Amino acid sequence: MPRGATLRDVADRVGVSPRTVSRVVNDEGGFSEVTRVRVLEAVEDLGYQPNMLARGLITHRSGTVGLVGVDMTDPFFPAMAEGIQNAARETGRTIFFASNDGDSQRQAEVFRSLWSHAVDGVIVFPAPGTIDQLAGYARRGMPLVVVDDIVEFPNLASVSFDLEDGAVQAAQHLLATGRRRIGMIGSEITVPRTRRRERGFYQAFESPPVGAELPELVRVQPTVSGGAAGLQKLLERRPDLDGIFAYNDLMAVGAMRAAQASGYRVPDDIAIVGCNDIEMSALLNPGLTTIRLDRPRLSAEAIRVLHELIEEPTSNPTPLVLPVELVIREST
Amino acid sequence: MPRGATLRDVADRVGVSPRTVSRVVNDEGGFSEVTRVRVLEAVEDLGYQPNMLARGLITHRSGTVGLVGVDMTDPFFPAMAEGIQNAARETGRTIFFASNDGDSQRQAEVFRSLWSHAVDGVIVFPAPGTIDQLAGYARRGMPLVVVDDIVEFPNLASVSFDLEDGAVQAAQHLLATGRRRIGMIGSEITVPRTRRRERGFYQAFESPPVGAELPELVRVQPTVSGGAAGLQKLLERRPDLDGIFAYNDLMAVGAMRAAQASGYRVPDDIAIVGCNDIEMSALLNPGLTTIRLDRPRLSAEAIRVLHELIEEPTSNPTPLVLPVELVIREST
DNA sequence: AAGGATGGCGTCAACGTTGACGTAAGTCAA
DNA sequence: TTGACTTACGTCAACGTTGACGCCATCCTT
Repeated sequence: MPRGATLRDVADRVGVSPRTVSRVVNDEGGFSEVTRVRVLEAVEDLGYQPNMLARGLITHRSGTVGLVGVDMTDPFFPAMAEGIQNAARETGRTIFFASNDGDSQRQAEVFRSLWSHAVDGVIVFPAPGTIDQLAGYARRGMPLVVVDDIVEFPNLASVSFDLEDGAVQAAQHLLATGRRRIGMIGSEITVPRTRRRERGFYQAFESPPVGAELPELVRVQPTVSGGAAGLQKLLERRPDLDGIFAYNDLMAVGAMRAAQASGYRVPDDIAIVGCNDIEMSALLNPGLTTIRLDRPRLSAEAIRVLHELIEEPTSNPTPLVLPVELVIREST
Repeated sequence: MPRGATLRDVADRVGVSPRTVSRVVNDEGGFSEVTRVRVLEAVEDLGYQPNMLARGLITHRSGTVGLVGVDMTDPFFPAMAEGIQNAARETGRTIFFASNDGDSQRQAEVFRSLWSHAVDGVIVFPAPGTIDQLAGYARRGMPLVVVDDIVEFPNLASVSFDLEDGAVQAAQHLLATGRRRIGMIGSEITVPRTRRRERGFYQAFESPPVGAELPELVRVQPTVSGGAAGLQKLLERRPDLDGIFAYNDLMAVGAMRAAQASGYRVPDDIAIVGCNDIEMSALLNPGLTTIRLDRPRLSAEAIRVLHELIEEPTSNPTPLVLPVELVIREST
C-alpha cells in the first residue's frame, strides 16, 4: 500500500514541527488555539491518519486485541465475536481474529503471530487442554482473558457461564414436567466444561422425585451427527427414555431429528433440552427448550476485564461466572 | 505488553551484528552455515519473534489483511470468514476483523482504522451503496476485493456468486415440480444483488409451462420475521400460491413457519425454496430446498485475488462469478 | 601476479512516531 | 527588578527493523 500523509507533511504545510502536530493530534496540550485549528485543518486537507505501526513501536501499544476462537463456524461463536468487536471498537481498538481449530499446536502458532503483531491483549476460547500454555503467555506479561471456561491461574483472567447450574436447571425442568427416565448426551471432549455440565446434571438427581430413575449418560462428538448417534445409543440401552439433556444445541438438534426418524414424537414421547440457545434453536420445529447464555453480556465482560488487565497488568481478577437461564419452547 | 527479545539481543549473544541476524531470520543469504546455526540457536533460546510493527514500518508490509463484514451474526458469514482466515494464515498473514453494520459511515471508520494499521489489503462485504466509497480506497492504492457483489470498477476486484442463475434454477425447479402460482419474497435492501435475483426469477417465466401464472413479488427485510411478513403479504394477495422463492434462507425459514402457522402444509400445499444453504437449512423440518453457494471456494478465490493485487498492484482483475447449485430437500 | 568476482559480514540511515528535555517569550509575585 | 513559573513551541534520540552500501578476505581467471 502507498503511504499516506505523515506528521511531517502536516507540519510542513502548517509551518510547525512534527512534534507539535503530534501534540495536537493526540490532544496532549501545549499548543495554542490558533495552532490547533490550523493543524486540524491541514490534517483534514491531507487526510492524515496516524501510523499505528510507528506509534505502537514506541508506545508499546498497538491498539489491537487478539480474538482467538476454536472455530468460527461454531454457531455459538459469531454473536460473541460481534459483541467483542463492537466493544473493542468503542475503545478504539481493532480485532485480530484467528482460529485455533481446537488444536494446541495451532493455538501456539496463533499466539506467536499475535505476539509478533504486538497485540495489547487477547481474548481466547481455549483449545482443549491448553490452559497451561495460556498461563505461560500470561506469565510473560500478555494480558489474557479466557472465555467460556473457568480457570484459576494467577495473571489469567476468565469469564464464563454457570453451566453447572444450567445442567441443574435443565434436569430439574425435565423432572418437573413429569419425565422420569432421562438421558444426557454429553461431549467426549475432555475439558472442564464437560465435567461441570455432567456434574450439574447428576446433582439434580440427588433428591429425585418419586418414580425418577437413575439417569443415563453417553459421550459423543459435540456435533449434530454426534447428537443423533448419542440418541441412538441411549435408546438402545433404554428404549423407554422420555427426556434428554444435550451438551449443546447442535447435539440436541441431532437428537431431535434422530428421535423423529425413529418414530418418537417430540415432545410427546420424548422431551429434549439443549444448551446455548443458538439462533437456530428458536426456528426449529418444534422450537428447542434450552439454556440461554447471555452472550452479549459475556462479550462485554470479557472486553472490560481485558482492558482492566491492559491498564493494570498487576491486577489479578477473580474468575467471573455469569448466570444462565432456562428458555422453555416446544420441545419439552 | 512487555517486549520480547530483539535482533540486537540475539546478535549480542551470538557475537554478530543485528543485520546478520536479520539476514538469517529472513533467510536472505549472505551468511555462513556456522553462523546460521548459531543464530537460530540463539533465536530459539531467547524466544525471539520478529516485531511486525518495526518490520512493517520499513517494508510497508504489515502481514495483515482486513476482513470487513456486514455483521458477523449473519449466518452466511462465519463459514466465509473461517475460510478466509485459514487461507490467509497459509500465506503468513493475520486477519483484522471488523463489521460495517451495513452502514457507510461505519464502514468509512473501519477503513480509516485499517489504513492506520497499514493492512496489506482488504476483503469486504460491502455495506449497501458504498461501491463508490470502496472504489475511492482502491484508487488510492489499497488492494481491495469486494465479495458477494459484482462490481466493475478499475482497481477494484470482485468475487461473487451467480445468483441470477440461482434464481433461475429456483424458479425452474418450482415450475418443473408442477407449481404454477409462484411468489418471490425479495429483499427491500436496494443493492445490485437484490435486483439480480429478481431478474433471474422473472427470466424463468419468459417461456413458462402451460398453466403457469404470472409470479408475485414482495420486498421485505431480509430476516426471519421479514420472511414471515412477506409470506403473509403474498397470501393476502393470492391465498392459492403453491410455490415460494425467498431471497435468502432466513427469509425462507420465516416463510415456512408462517405458512405452517397459517395451516398450510410444506411442501404439500406450498413449496419453498431458499437461497444460500446456510448450515441451519439442512436441519429444519422439513429440510429446506435451497441454492447452495460454495463458500469455501469463494473464500479461497477472494484471498487468491487479493494476493495477486498485493503482489501486482497494477493488475486489473476481471470480476469473478462463481456457479451455484440447487440442493433439493424436503420443502419442495 | 594482477585484476576481478564473490562470500560474509558490518555500518549507517531511514521508516513515522513519541518521550525527554531544552528554550525563548511572557506572566507574576515580592 | 529579579527570580520563579508557565506557555508554546522545537530538538534530539529512540522504538526494532531493513535497504543501501562498504569493506575485507578469499578465490578464480588469465
